[in-house]
Amino acid sequence: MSDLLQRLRDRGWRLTAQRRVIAEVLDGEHVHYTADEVHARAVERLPEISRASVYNTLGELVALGEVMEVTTDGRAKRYDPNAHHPHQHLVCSGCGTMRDVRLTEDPLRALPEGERFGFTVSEVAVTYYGRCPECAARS
Amino acid sequence: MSDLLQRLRDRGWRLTAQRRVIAEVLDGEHVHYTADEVHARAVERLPEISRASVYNTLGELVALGEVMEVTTDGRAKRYDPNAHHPHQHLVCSGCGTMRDVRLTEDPLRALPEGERFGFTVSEVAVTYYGRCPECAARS
DNA sequence: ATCCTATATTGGACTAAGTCCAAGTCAAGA
DNA sequence: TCTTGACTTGGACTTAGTCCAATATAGGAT
Repeated sequence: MSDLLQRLRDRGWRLTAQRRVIAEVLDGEHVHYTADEVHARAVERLPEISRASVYNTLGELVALGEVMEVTTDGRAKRYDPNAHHPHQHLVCSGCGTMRDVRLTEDPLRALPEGERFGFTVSEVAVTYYGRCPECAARS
Repeated sequence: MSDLLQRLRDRGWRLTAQRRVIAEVLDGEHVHYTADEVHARAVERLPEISRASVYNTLGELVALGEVMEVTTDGRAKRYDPNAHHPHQHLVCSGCGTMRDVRLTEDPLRALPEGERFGFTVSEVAVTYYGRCPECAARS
């Protein structure tokens, strides 16, 4: 985590209180927050931090490849700090909660040569949808 | 196309001018329009049609499984009328071309019980990324 | 053919997510 | 400690979409 801050400083980032707090919020989470959720958690540590700064900083982290931006269903984007390890996502269609999952098979194998149309396929994103225990209980 | 209208009538749909025009717009072209694009084209044939009706009708068509809702990078949703059988997408990371592909395995099987975290998983979206022949040749 | 009513449509107000900007603040190099 | 350009801020603005009460109408009943 301070690895992250170090990498950013090495790239010429000015290290402000706001940026440090946002990096702390993102650190080590296996559930992915929306920008507003990041803001809500950042406010607990730095009450005057603005939404604009959260958007700015998240955008910069994405541009630097430190954080992955994930969009589902036209809901709010979510920010995945685990950008350096390939993984898939599980999303609750009730509340939008998102978490990382690992698969037993390489999904690239499910796309046969005859369905590749000459593409050189290099990546695959898999997103599972369902209801989380809380939303399943509520309905 | 009149197949579509017939299927809808069989399911108890009341066939209004608005719904007919929206179905015609979706049937016409092979691109995937946003709701606003559908509305713009519908207005050419039925000037007084409202945005609300377009949203309502598209939502109903999606719920009935006649149209597939596709989200791209957090922008407006797009509506894919060619959703007769569930399919996946292959996207060129160079030019953005998107085409439909079919898989040999059910990707739901690749998610083990221990990675479901109590969710009742019902659906999965798979998107492959690569370079199409044209972009591969160009780079 | 006309009536009836559940269903569909409408405009406009409202919400959610995010962008943009001018003015003020501050990290860190000199 | 000074300076300055990068950073932050609140608020106005935009885009995409939802919600609602009032109104209109498709299509079965008579």
